[in-house]
Amino acid sequence: MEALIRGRGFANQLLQVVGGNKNNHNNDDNGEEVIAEDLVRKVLRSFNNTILLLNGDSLSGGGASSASPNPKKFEGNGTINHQSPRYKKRKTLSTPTWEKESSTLMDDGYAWRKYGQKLLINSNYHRNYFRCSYKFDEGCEATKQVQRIQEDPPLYRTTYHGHHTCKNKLLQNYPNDDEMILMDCYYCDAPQQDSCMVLDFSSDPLLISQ
DNA sequence: CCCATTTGACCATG
DNA sequence: CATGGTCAAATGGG
Repeated sequence: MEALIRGRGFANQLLQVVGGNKNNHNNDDNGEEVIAEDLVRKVLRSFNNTILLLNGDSLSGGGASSASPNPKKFEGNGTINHQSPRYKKRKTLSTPTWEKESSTLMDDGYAWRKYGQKLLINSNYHRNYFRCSYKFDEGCEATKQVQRIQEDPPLYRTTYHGHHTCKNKLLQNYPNDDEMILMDCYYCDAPQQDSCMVLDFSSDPLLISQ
């Protein structure tokens, strides 16, 4: 998995070298460069799809069977006492640190652990809740939510809350910060701290059409 | 056996 | 009270 992420980072760098910037004039001279750029984008897409599969896309998994015909009651042993309150208190959820939209679910380099999934009222898709894997080990309070918001052009919105205070192992494998920045969003040059809103994929060659 | 995900129940908030 | 967010037992994979 880490090798895949590394490969994607290299593909991103290659895309920049070949001509990932959009302000290229397509005169006939650089026809080969256009072909090379297209190939690099295909490689990049393969990386992203593979990483997406390995991550396990629960969004596309059992979405259709959301209506469970038999909502079985809690079938634990009957001797459970709920005397201890499950919630101490709840702090109001802070405003999102940042959010982005993308057509594929990309690994952001952090270790997340899913702790919930909710079908919202006016949405056809589930919202998935993640917390940092090192929440209890290192007290890292970072949180993110991932929700599909479109089907035909697949579009996901990822909302981050808080910031990581943990020492992430994947990040430690990338002492060069530039590589991580390229991994964060390959549609634009926005680093992770900035917001990257990609709204129009109609002309994007990376758009997955299956 | 260990750990992450699944999933309905539970809770806080407006 | 309705809704979104979180808990935790059950589940499943390695």
